[in-house]
Amino acid sequence: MGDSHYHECRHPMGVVCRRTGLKPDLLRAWEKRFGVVRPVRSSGNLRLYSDADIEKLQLLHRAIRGGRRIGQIVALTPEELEEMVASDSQSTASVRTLRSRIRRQEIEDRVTNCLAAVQDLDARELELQLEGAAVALSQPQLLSRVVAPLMERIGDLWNEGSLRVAHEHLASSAVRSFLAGMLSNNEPSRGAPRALICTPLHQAHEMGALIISVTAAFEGWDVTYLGPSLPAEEIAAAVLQKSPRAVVLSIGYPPDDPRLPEQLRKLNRHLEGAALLVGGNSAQAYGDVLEEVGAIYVNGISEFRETLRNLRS
Amino acid sequence: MGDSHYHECRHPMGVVCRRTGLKPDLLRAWEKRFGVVRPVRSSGNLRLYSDADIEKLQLLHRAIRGGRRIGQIVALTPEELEEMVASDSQSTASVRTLRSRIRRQEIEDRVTNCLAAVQDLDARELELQLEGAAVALSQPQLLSRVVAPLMERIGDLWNEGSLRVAHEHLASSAVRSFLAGMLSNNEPSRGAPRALICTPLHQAHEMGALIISVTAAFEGWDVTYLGPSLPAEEIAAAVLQKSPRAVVLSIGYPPDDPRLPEQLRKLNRHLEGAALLVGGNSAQAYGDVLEEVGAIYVNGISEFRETLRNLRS
DNA sequence: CCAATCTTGACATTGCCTGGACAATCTCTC
DNA sequence: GAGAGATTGTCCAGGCAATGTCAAGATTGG
Repeated sequence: MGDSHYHECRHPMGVVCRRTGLKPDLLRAWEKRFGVVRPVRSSGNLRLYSDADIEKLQLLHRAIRGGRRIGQIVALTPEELEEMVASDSQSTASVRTLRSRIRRQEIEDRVTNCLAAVQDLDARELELQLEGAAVALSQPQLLSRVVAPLMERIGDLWNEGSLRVAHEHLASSAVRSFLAGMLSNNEPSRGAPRALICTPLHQAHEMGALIISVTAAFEGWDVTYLGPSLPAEEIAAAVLQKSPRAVVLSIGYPPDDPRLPEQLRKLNRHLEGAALLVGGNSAQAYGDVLEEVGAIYVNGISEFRETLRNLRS
Repeated sequence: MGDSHYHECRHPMGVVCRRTGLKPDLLRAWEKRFGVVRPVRSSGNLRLYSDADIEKLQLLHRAIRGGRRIGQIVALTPEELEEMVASDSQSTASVRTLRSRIRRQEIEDRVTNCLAAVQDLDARELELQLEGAAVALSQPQLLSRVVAPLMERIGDLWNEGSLRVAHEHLASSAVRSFLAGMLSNNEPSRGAPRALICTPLHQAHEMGALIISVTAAFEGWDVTYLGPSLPAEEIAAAVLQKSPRAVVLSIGYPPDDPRLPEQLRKLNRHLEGAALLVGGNSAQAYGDVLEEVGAIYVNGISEFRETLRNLRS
């Protein structure tokens, strides 16, 4: 369903904990001791956090993970926090852009700028644009409004011959490392459910799988990303080793691989109780097999997010 | 010089240790014995180090790794330290053999730890290990002693069947994003010579190319990394667009692709004056063609570095 | 009614502090 | 080249404050 309205939506404790990886007790302790955030109260005295609150808490969490002490950083501005987190994670500090309020046009521009960078074969600029977008946009928006459209348009341009392979490679490489960075920035909390994410054999395009990985990580899952084109036996072995609650496959291209059904059946025999989720542009094309093996088909990111939440309990 | 930043953010012990690779006890000992740095104290009497402190400590650490003794160098100015560190890294093998034995063991451990993380399918731990290695080792050593051996051993284990594809993928993914991070942390100076780096068609392994890219970037080149398995026409198009001074190909596997010579010849016709460097495990196998097209064969990282320096002038 | 959340007040853990001891290593002298 | 003495990295005990976690009982929401 279409989330992301422009008014301030307020979130209860549970959501905040899932998205920040912080425990309820800790949130309350911070609030009492330092007044980190001032959530509004509902009629029944429940805390209701704003998006900004959540962002701040995420930042704090990352900073703490980088070795900071909460007492030293509660007073800092978001900009300072941003910079601090950046310099903690990368040993070489580089100043980041300041956050700004965005409108739809700006998002459009981001994608355009990214495309321009790709056409110039300018990986650095592309990365800068992505970083900028990451600060300005919330995580779900970043993925669904910038990264996904960008890769889609690149795919289109490539198909119609306006872009060369070199451009596509460069873009994939940059976006991939960017997403991988987001992935490792998210520390799963203890006891978080595990998800194993990859692309089945002969499915070479890993963008979708990466986007999914970031989404799941953001939902508080402990994600292990296994890469593209993985044979069923390999996935099975990984299942055995990690005992995930869910195995997620991304199927983007091709939509008509005759070998895929066999892979799915094989995998299905070794799921060990894990749920099997399948998504991606071409997933529908394999609808029959999916049903046969009892896989859950997820259509789009928000449905995926929804499904993850259900699976948690 | 070093005018202070707008906000002096102060770092607690933990952060300093992670950024410098020095242990807490040692920091305190240095402070007590020599007054190396004078961290401010927080209200709770915790040490708070400045950015300058950290820089100084990093320098000292590197000088010590170069075989100096702390007592000899505490009094030096930052400039003298810089110079000393630089000259030490040149004349490694000459005098100090004892150090190298200890270091070797330590480096060996790092690789082992990384391997263990890979076997656990623990991307986060792998990344932590790499980060740790990055602060402990100089950049060239990091690449040639840790990253390269790591990937090599993973390749071996994979071939002999001890590792599954999933492990290899996870490792590649983590190492790749780590290297890509190093690459983007290096801002090229204005007027830096350009290098185009990639893997020729049907050469799927990009680790070597990435290592090379980081090396070149570190040598002050403006690197455009184009990704793996690039057709000659694509490289040619990129050459046209970027006018690089050098095109670098990494050839790792396979060593006997009959289609490769044709690719090289084709590429050779569109170099536009750029030098063509070729390296990698299997490059020698194509020696004849390389000679035919006037490519420079580089054997190993240090020779590559050498060649880059010559090309500059 | 169950699950989530609230408040309060302890409790456990962690990180860091001081001071001092110790062992390994280097350096200098004989 | 063998010790004496200085240098240097590491470790421990005892303690404090900051921080994270838990328990108990009350309240709310679906």
